[in-house]
Amino acid sequence: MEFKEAKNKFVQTWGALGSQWGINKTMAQIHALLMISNEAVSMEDIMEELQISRGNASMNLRGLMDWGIVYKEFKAGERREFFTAEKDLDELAAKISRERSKREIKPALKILKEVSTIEAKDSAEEKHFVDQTSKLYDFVLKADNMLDKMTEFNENWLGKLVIKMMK
Amino acid sequence: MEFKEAKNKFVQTWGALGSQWGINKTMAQIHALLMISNEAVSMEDIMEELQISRGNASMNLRGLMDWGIVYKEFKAGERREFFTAEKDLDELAAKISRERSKREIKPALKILKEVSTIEAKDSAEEKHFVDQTSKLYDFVLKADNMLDKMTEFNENWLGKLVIKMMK
DNA sequence: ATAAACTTTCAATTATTTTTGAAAGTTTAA
DNA sequence: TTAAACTTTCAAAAATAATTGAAAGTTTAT
Repeated sequence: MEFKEAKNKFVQTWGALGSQWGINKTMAQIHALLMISNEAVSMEDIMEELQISRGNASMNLRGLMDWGIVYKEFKAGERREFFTAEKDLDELAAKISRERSKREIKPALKILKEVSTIEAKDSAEEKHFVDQTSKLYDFVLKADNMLDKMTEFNENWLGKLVIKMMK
Repeated sequence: MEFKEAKNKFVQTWGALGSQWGINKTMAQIHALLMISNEAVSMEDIMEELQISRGNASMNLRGLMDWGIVYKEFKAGERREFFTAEKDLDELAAKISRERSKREIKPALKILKEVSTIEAKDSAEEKHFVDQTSKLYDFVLKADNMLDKMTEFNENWLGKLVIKMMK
């Protein structure tokens, strides 16, 4: 396989993976492109490489910057903007998990708490509902905390040790 | 908040959460409904409760069964089929993570391996590509293994201990 | 073997999401 | 201040995904 083919394959794959995980395809493709690029890339080049419109590129770059995983970069003597991706993978994972927690998990937890604390009358149905949603609340909270701590986990010796043990 | 409202809110919330995580909305709603139901539910009732068509119900139930998180149940003297959800949350999480690994992560890993092992000529660009995709391969592999082991993790004393320490 | 009771399939329709592209906005240089 | 070089916005169009419903398929009872 030659470089160009490999590059394309990678961008496509990362794009598909992204869309399965709640990030849209183009956004993930732009990210892929930036990840494997050894220098900052202009919007023009992104449009060209992925064959997408200016508006599309602009919106998705903005999206990636909102996620905190792509940065603008300015080059001396150049008017236009260049973009780079976060390339440290631990940092990338940490940012993604923080953001998803904030956007998706925290709001869901709030509602789980609400619905799990209704006054359960005496019907078995209602009791089961409260029981199950309470368990779910605890579980999601636990999972969210785990993700939260995963970062530190990757950076300290205990984490490293436990990871080794888990392999 | 009364029961009916809470129930509805839960189903909607779980549905939205599902669609953010790659499972379609109706599928997640059916799952939600079954989760909080203290007895097996017929297709008829699911259609009625969620206001969806027979075909939709049928296809999404099949999907949930493919994921291994919903089961058919037969009642003595009843011709029609009833459905129940996996209610043990650790088991549910384990099944979901196994299935996602199989469907999404493993295929992506395969491609990452392919593209990261091309013959990198001497250009800095190609070197960077190989370097970055190799790192990505290692990272995704590690993450996948962690998910894989998370289950056992939840079931043994060391896991329980570490989880406590992480809180 | 037939019919009733039920489920599955899938082409057509509908809903949702993404993309485009041109107009409006912004920044910089002169 | 003006104009060139660039980016952002957003309504309309296109692409994609989900849903419907009726016909085909199954299973069970008689």
